[in-house]
Amino acid sequence: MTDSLRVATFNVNGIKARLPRLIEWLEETQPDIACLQEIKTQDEGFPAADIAAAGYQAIWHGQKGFNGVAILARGERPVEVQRGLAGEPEDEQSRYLEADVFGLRVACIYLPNGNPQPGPKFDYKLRWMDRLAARMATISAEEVPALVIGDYNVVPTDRDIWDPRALADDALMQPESRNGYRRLLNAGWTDALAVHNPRGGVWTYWDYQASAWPRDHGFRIDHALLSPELADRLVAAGVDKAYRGREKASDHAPVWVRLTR
DNA sequence: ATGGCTTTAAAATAAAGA
Repeated sequence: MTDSLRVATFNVNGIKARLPRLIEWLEETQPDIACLQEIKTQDEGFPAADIAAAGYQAIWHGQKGFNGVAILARGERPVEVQRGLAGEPEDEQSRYLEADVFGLRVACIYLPNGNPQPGPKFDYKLRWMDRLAARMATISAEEVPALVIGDYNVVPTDRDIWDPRALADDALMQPESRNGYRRLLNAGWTDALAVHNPRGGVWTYWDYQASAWPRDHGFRIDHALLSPELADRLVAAGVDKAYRGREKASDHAPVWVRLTR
């Protein structure tokens, strides 16, 4: 038991293909809580035994082939609060999982990509952001120490990408996407990584294509948002960038925050 | 670049990603 908590998010891009990378990241960085996205497996395919062997208990919300989220905790089982977001009963995509663990409310999110835009996928993204905002307002009203952490699929500002022109037409950069993100900040949530890097220039994703990683052509789309009750406990935030350069890496690097207990 | 990789699903291509 240390005097601080490390909470991290990692879009693994397929938990089966990424299992060795995931396990070594857990063992090397020892987050107290780890939220995963794009596990890309049905519930029965989740490698719970391997994760338990690394010291973590988990809950997960899987789906065949794509999407899928999980919450892992070191030596403690997350207590599930909610899976999925209200407001669209026909939505069967596994993108939201919420739990109580280590005295925190933790929501693990995989916000829709939204490409191509305009189009139905972009419309779904914007509706999903509305539904997320509604849930976050409810959590805020509970006045609990909370964080909503994961892959938001939004580049918040032009300082959060190596070249804004490169993705100008992308769903991640559109004013509607950015407005949806800014609305969460305006409601009182704190972007932990931005607080510790006010000038930007910090990336969490590098495309597999076009030598994006060796050229450091990245952008920031994985975020940790802290409720007012938790923001004062923020000690540090960062990116485990080196993991992007390992063999068979995900195209995302993990993002972490350190909080006082 | 309506796709330069990569993963999944599933048996050859196709969808999805960002």
